[in-house]
Amino acid sequence: MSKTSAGHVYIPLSDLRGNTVVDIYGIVRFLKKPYKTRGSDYCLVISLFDQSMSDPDQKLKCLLFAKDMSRLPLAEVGDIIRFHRLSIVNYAGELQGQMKPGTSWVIFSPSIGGSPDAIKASSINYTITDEDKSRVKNLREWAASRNFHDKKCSLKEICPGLYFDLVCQVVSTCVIEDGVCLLLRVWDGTVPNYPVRVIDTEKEGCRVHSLPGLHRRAVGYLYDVCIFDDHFEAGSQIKPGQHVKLYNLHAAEYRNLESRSELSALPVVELTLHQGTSFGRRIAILDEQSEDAHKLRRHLADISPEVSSDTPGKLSSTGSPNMVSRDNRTADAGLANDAQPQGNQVHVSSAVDINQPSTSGITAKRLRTNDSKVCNVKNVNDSKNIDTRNDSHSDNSDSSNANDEQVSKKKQSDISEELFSDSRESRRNSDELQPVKESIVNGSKTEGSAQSLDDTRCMRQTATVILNHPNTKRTKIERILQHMVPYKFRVLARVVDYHPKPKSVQNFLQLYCPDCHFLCPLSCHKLPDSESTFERSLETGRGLDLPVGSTFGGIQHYNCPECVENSSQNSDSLKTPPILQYIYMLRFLIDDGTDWLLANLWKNDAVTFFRDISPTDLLQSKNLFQEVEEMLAQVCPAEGEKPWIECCIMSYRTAQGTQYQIFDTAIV
DNA sequence: GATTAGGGTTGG
Repeated sequence: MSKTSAGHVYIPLSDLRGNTVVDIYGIVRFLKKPYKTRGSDYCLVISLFDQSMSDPDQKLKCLLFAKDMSRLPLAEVGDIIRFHRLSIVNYAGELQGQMKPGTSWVIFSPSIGGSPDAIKASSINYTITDEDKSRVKNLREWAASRNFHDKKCSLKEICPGLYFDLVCQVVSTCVIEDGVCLLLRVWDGTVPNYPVRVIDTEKEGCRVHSLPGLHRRAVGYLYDVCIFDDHFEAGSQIKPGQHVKLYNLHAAEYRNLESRSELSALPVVELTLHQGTSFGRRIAILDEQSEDAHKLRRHLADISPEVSSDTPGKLSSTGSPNMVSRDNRTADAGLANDAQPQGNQVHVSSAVDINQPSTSGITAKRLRTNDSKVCNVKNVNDSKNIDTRNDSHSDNSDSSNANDEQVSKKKQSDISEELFSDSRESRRNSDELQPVKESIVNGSKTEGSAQSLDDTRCMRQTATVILNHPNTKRTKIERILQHMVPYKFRVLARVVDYHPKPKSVQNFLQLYCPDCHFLCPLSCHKLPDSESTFERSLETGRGLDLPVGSTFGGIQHYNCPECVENSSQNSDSLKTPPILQYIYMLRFLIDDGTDWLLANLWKNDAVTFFRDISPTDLLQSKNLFQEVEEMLAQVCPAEGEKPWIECCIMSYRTAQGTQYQIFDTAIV
């Protein structure tokens, strides 16, 4: 029954602050069933979200204690819950909701058109105003309109490190280790961008169960999934031919083989359903009438029509319009029990050759794809040290093409000053950036037949080329900024500015410790913030204020002062401290007319970029330093129109937020 | 009255 407003002000969950007591509404995203603590209470852990949370991973965790379980809000995922007088505290860097004496709660069902009344409440006396009803209605409709928990991904979309849900058909099964590891050989009718580890099922003791007819249909699309531990039992129930959904499958980067012998080689992924059930990890056998099963069946029938089991599949004919490059080095070879069609044409198209070694019974495959989605990366932690914000700012004189770009000097100067501040918000909100964007858009419009950045048919001369990834479509920066992280993209853009300018080798190169990631400019004479560790290490310094390790090739090398200090503290002084590496470390402001981003370029990626001229080359040859200088001027001339560049960009997260890094790109 | 516990991937 509606009552008058009780005067509560409900705070959006993203506006909450620590050490406050608030009234809130939220939708239950997660709930750990209540359990008896070792203290006197029951504990319920619950996570809430609402419309104010744009990031799908955002939530308010609530830790709720009560002497009596019935006093806890025993909701279900999806339910709407209202708290009055919930305490918000900081815990481990996050906000946490806690019940205190006086806290009350009310639970509503999530069903649209359902009763506006509560289904549970902490007290018999509660008030639901018209405003509350309207709020519940809005939340119900909002939640129904968005599929929050869907992490569904097809195989063509996977990238190393991704956790995703896979809807697929099981073609074969094989127990690898009883009770521990089960192999499911599956297909979803798509082909990954990455080579996928293949499990050897030819070895003794492997009994593969398969449907030969289905297997023939799926050849070229088959991928191996390993199901471990907790999920072995559920996996064992699966019969070949069944449609399943694997929740929280991990496209783990497979590291035990040297698949990246070249900079441009792609990482191999292995598809693994790890032990445990966190993040909803599980296997579900799909109801054949379910929407997921219907959709999958339709797609599989499109790409590889069902045929009677003794008729070779249509896919054996090459040149089919739907033909995908096939590679039956893959699962086929391993399926001793399956009759293999002979003569299915196998080839790897212009895709990347990953130089796969076949070791430990493992091969990897790489198939063609037309998909624009590329990949993400996992091991880019090194990059956390890319931060040139302490460096001197770029010089306005480098932006003297202001007139050409219809940008005033002042505006260019603002950009330069902000170039190494990562404050995207401040820049995005800056009206002064607009003319720059506009000028670039105009620039592209005046470029002969180039009507659009997406017009890949246009023969556009770029100042850089990318190495590899021929089948990857370009992504606009606007989209990159909105995309999940980490990920990799191919971009066509212009370099608006970069830093540092190669005024001297000293200001251009950095010293980097591969062990502890200590980093300092070559020109530095003091460590930042007068670190005492460094001050003490100066005693042995010569030339630069860093301890000299050795001199070879006519180049001074320095031991890492951080590691020297740490080893002396840990009485580990017998260990030779690592030698600092000379590295490039640059940052580019690139803009493609849709938006801009700051892209880091360093270490091997930078050597590739500068056509294999290494940092130490610059120390030894003035000509090579000049060559690098000229290359940069080519990519971002101080005067005149900036050329287009094409580059690979990977995004990754650091404590400072999302960063971007250039890789597999070289100046022409 | 304080305490309890503080969600949670990455081996294969």
